[in-house]
Amino acid sequence: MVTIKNIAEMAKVSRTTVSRVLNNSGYVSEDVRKRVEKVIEETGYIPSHYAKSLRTKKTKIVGVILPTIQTETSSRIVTGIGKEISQHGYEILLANTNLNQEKEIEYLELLKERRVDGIILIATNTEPALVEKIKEMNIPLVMIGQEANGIMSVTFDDYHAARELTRTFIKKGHEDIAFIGVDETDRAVGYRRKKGFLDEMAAHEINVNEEWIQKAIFDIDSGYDTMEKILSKTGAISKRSAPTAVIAVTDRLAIGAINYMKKQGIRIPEDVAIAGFGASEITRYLDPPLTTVDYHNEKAGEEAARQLFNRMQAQTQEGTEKVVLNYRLVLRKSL
Amino acid sequence: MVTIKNIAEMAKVSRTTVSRVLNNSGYVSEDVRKRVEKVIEETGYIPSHYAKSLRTKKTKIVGVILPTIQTETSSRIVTGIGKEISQHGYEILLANTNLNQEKEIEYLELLKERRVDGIILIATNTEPALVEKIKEMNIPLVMIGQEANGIMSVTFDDYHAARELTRTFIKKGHEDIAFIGVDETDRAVGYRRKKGFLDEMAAHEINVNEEWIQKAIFDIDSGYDTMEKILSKTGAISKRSAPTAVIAVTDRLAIGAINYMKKQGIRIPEDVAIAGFGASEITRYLDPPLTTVDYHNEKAGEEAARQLFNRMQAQTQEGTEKVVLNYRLVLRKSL
DNA sequence: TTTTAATGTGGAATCGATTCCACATAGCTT
DNA sequence: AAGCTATGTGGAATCGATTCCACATTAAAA
Repeated sequence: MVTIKNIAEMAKVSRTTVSRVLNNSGYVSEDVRKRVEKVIEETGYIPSHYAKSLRTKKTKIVGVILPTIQTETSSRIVTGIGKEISQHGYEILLANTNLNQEKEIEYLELLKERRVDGIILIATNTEPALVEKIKEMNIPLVMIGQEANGIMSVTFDDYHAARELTRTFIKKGHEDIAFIGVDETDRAVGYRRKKGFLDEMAAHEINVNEEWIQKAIFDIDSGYDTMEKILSKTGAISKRSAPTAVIAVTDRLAIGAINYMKKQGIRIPEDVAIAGFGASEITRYLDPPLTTVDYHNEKAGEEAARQLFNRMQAQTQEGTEKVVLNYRLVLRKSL
Repeated sequence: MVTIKNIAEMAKVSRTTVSRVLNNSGYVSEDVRKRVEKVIEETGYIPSHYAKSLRTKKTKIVGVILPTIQTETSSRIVTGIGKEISQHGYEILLANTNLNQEKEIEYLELLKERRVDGIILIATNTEPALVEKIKEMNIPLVMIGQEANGIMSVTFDDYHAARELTRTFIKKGHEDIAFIGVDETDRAVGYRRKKGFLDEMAAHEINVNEEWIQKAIFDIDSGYDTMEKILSKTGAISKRSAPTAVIAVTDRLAIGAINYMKKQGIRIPEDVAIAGFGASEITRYLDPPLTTVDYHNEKAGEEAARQLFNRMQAQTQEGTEKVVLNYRLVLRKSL
């Protein structure tokens, strides 16, 4: 591999001068510049970025830790991050935990070893061990999707989205609303969306049937199973024996639920209305099209990258910006 | 940031010795090892990977160039690559072209600048300029999804998959089959899948209606529009005025086509049978579930990584392994 | 007891860039 | 003519690791 030294010798100048033409800095006469450029051209020389990093202490790499890339949310966020950082000559080093929570901490260390200039963490939890680790890392880091004390974050307004969505159901006359949630260790998806739902119901003084509030895991089949479970609970509390509406905390859960209901001959939205969260592409094309909440994931990625750059440039590491992105209700025929 | 020099001083040994305990190489007495480890522990020292790279000439990074990460195909492949390479202590540097073909070449240079040990290219085309560039790069590279002379590749057996799928339609009694393809500069998806279809039709001596062979772009709406176009061509050649079956080269195109047909009151599969390619998750849950071709994308990513490692270890850069992965027909109710 | 081998440690060069200085030359001001 | 300033170039240190080699010491073999 040809190095700056080779170029210097071939062009009969010093490495200093080659570096100058490379970086367009300092004084270089037109003659010399031409000569050096010619040699670079001929040899196809490409300077080593990490040798440069060693000197400049900047890798121009942002580490991205994510639970899986196989969801639209993640891939949109990554796209957003990529768009923003590539404008600054940065690249993404990918750290995919494949839903293995312990790996989050492992990858933090690994990214430190790689000396990334900053980290964006698409978070699924806010376990104390993780939060602790982040704080002692001393590398600019922005968390997406979850928030924690003393950590910069870009989050979605899950609480208000859930409230507004619930309100919309209520306005359409629904009172017997079932809820398919997920584990509350996921503060954003599990806890806040549920709290939004419950608070809005309470604000309208509507009793909720506890048996219709179920917990699923993050996949379509689980939505199917959970819907079956809900419909098996004949309404001991409610006057009706079945809900007239269902809110699922993700689109996939909603899709699973719809599938179960269709199989049972339940019509949507005539018999049961339903909505999800996430605005995944397919929701537009379902039959009926699914009402959902769009979180502008790509923007979230961009915004996180912007926040990260702010922090990276800041002399101080103090202060923790937290931005909460707004959402958009996408009302479709399923409601 | 604490360096190996600091550790050496604090532990009152040389950098050489610290390096030895770090890499578990050479002789180090138990006393000294303990002392050094203690200092490392106390300071939280993490060696700089790129300083190491400078010396060892190995970055332990694989660059992945892809057209978009927002398809299941890409994200599955990336997952597969990640699984395989992380076992060897490698990481992924992501280069997302966002469907901008020119950026493929740009990114090749950028990855060279980053001195990645190898590159995996999820390819959409085999333009001469690209192929040329790859060859002059002199970095181990494996292409996924497309193949070209002199370049290592992992491809899907698009041709035979298309033939077998077509055969299945024919066996079910279909002769008037429409085909929704894409541009043939995409050799794999555009050209081979179409050729497989045509050859199988020819093998059964079935005439194809040229007007029912249409070209779309890669999204759901395009599938919708193209289906509309096909159905607007009343059969001047065929004895029927409409096809009894449709093969779409991607699941998304199939979904779009289904949506159009449903809107027209066409029943699937009673009036028109349909199939796609890709086995995207949602196809299982569509109504009716969609017949499709599963290409084991994650395995493809793993295999590409394995091929890449073989090449990276090989002393020679000669020979170009090409592996063709097999496929699996997923027969569902839409056919 | 002398050789030889195994064990243990450090000095210094090296990887490929950047950057601080020192120094040289030329053209302008006073 | 002397002093400045702008321009142009290179030497050498530096970034943080690895690794070759030299050199001790100790233990085992002859």
